[in-house]
Formats: sequence, C-alpha cells, structure tokens
Amino acid sequence: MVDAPRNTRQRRAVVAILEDLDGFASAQEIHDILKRRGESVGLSTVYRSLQVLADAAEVDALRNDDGEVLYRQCSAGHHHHLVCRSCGRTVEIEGPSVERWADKIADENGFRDVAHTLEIFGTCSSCPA
Amino acid sequence: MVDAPRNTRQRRAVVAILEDLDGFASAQEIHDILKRRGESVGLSTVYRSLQVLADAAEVDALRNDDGEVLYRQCSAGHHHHLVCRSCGRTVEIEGPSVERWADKIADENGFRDVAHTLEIFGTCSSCPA
DNA sequence: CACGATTTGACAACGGTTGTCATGACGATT
DNA sequence: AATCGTCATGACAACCGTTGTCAAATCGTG
Ligand SMILES: [Zn+2]
Ligand SMILES: [Zn+2]
Ligand SMILES: [Zn+2]
Ligand SMILES: [Zn+2]
Repeated sequence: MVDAPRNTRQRRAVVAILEDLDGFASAQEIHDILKRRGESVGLSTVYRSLQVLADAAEVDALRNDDGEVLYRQCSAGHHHHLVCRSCGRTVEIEGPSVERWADKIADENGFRDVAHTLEIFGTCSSCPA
Repeated sequence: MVDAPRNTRQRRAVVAILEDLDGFASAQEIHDILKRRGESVGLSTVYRSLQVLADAAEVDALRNDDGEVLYRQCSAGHHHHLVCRSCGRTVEIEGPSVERWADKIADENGFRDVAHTLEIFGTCSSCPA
C-alpha cells in the first residue's frame, strides 16, 4: 500500500486549474495561469504534480506536434481525443471498433504488451484559421 | 519549381541507412550507425537530411513515448504503424474504416484542417519481455 | 578549371523537462 | 497545542533532443 500524497496548497491549486480548464494544457501554461491568479506554485512542483496525477491515471497526457506534453482531466475509462491545435479545446471520443481492430492487428503480428495512441487534431469552430 | 537538392556523399549515406533499416530509428541512432560504418556524417547534417526527407514525405516520422522523433522509409500513401518498442521493427497497417471514422468525428464537431495520429506500440515476437 | 550557390560540421544555443538539496510544510502522535 | 519524522517545495543547475550559426568545404554548371 502506497502512502497517500499529502494535501498541500500547491497540489490543490494544480488540481483546481485542471478542473477549471476544459481542454489540454501544458505544464508551463498551467504554471502561468497559477501565477496570474496569484496562487503561485513553483514550476518543478507543477511538473511533479502533473506526473503524479498522470501516473495515477487521474489526468490524461498526450504530446502535441512540438513535443510538448499536454494534460487534461478527463472522464474515466479508455478513450481518445479530438483536440484543437490552437486553443486546446477537446472532445472525448470513443471508438470500440477501432480498439478491437488495433488489438487484432497486433495479435496477428505476434506483438505483446500492446498499447495504441489515437488522437485527432484540428482547428475548432471558435478558433480563427 | 524548387531546386533539386545536391547529391552529396552525406545525403546518400543517410538515405542508404534508411534503405537498410526495416524499422524506425532516431536521428542519433542513424548518426551512430554511420559512424560505426566509417561513413561519418555530422549530426547536424543527419538531422537536416531527415527533416528534408520528412518534409518531402519520403520518410515517415513519429514520436515515441520519450518524445524522440523516429524516422523510417515507408511505402507511399497514408498508413499507420505497428512498432516494436524494443527494436523498432515495424509493420505498416491500413485501416480505411478508421480514416473515415476519424474524419466523420471531426466533421460532426466542426473541426477543420484535421489530421490524425494512430500508432500501435508493442513488443515484437523476436524481442525479450 | 573557375565560380557562385549550396551544404557541411563543430559548436553554441534553445526549450521542455528532470534532478538536486536545503528549506519548509504536513499530519500523526503525544 | 507543541513535537517531530517524513514528505513536498522551489530556486537552480543539469539534461537531452533538437535547432541555429557561420566559416570552410563541396557541388555542379558554364
Ligand atoms: Zn483506444
Ligand atoms: Zn480552438
Ligand atoms: Zn522487437
Ligand atoms: Zn490514417
């Protein structure tokens, strides 16, 4: 049994931001938002908090084209994302048939410990071209 | 009309490596292979060559979990990959129904300039657990 | 050849992320 | 409420893949 993490002001602040945001955001963006709100939290702490949350599967993480990791508090269960490249706005999507297809392909080729990444990127209707 | 790139020893060497490899490899791995073969090419040049090839869609590029960009000379046309996390061995896969599904989802949600990433990662049958 | 334009490569710089470690905060226990 | 061991924090440096710089080398055209 692992000790529960301590309930610190900083961790609460990061979680609060994630609850407010509806899209994906980078660690640095979250750090900036905290600073703007006056609830300053060290950048290292933001990174660590997000890591812990991601390891516990409390937030989803994905990489954008630039290689930055983006985080978002999603609903539970396996799903994928339709993400606006510009503002981060996100729609959770499910594709049961895709899941089955991916597993079948991997199995047919003798691959073990299989995982898949599937994200759709675009520009949302409220963002300029 | 853009000028054709020059036919230099270095560019030829990088292309030759890509032709030999059957899996994805990082710029640094390719650089190491070249050094081992005695056909040394500067690291910057390897990066630049791969960029040019990727821009011209002559090689595919994807990011692994660690954020490194991996390159591979693939067959033409849109496809996805089943990649061994351990040795890079790769199977090209196609999923027409997935393509249609992704476009439909994006359209239904009013997203423009849509692209998608879909990769399957696992351990291939010739790699240890 | 000779020449101009492109490419190369050693090196520095960049940007996101992770490591370090002295300081401070949490919370279980008195 | 005060004590105390432990964990978390944050300023800073280090890391690592990648990109920028620019003088020198190379290409290929004439
Ligand atoms: Zn899935
Ligand atoms: Zn948007
Ligand atoms: Zn393998
Ligand atoms: Zn596709």
